[in-house]
Amino acid sequence: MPGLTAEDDLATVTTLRGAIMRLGRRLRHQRVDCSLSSTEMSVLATLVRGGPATPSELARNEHMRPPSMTRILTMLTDKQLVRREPDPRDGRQMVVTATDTATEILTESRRQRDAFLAELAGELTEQEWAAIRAAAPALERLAHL
Amino acid sequence: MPGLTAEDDLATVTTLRGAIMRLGRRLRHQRVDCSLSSTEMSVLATLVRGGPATPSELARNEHMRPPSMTRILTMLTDKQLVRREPDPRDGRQMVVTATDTATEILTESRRQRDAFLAELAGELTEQEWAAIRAAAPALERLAHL
DNA sequence: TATTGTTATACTCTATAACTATA
DNA sequence: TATAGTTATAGAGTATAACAATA
Repeated sequence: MPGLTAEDDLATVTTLRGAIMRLGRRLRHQRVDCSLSSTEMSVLATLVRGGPATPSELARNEHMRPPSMTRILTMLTDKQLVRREPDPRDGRQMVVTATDTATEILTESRRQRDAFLAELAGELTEQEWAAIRAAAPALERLAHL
Repeated sequence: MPGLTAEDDLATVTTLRGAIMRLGRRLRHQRVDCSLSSTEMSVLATLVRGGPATPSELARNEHMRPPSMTRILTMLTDKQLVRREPDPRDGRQMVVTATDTATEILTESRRQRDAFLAELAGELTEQEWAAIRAAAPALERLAHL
């Protein structure tokens, strides 16, 4: 679909952008545990989803500088949410791993956001929800392009 | 639609949340003018969309404390993006208004985000885009519930 | 006395520069 | 010498507490 120039399509794009940004902001504010900063949560999510990683990789992923990531990892280590171990293959590197506690917190966080969204969705009509359900796979693919 | 307990619906909610948060994050990073902070942009957007407002109203809207908003407004005033004038009705209050320059910046910012989203959408199939187009009004309503 | 906005001050998060250890 | 990680220090952004002006 390499066009998207029709008046109608452009209007859809604008509507979609507005809805996504507003919903995204509201979901972001649904914090499960306010003792963790937004970046700390994001780092944990990366580790839980993608498995162990080095501090440099995590810094790149968060668009942060290595020293800032060091500080984040120190705090997460103190809270027993990650482990830092030396890489046996390369003595310069460290390997960061999420603990079971971190996984549980992430799961709970997702659950809470789902509950918030489900409560909103409960206010929609059958037809509206059916349209969203039909579009969900396409939205997921759009997000990962 | 006061149910939303079916297995199928819960899966849709999870998919939808993931897609929205990911797309929201990517759209947020599409910055038009890096000389304005995220909060400054948000305040301008509120003023341009909703018209003049008092500092307290803006602080509540951004989930910020009044002193922090004072600082934001001072910087925006210095940059000639807002005007602060005393409320003729209540001598304690101020009325903050966005300037034409601010409106232009916001318009350009939206245009750029729309272009980014349209480029992504161009990679979808006809069927996928049709599904999203059909769901757009429902998503908009969901975002404003 | 309550409310609006501001000033003064402190804390959190991130960046840059400099240092240590390993490749 | 180049790279990974850390330490030291500085700069944004926001919060709390205290204050001035008006209702």
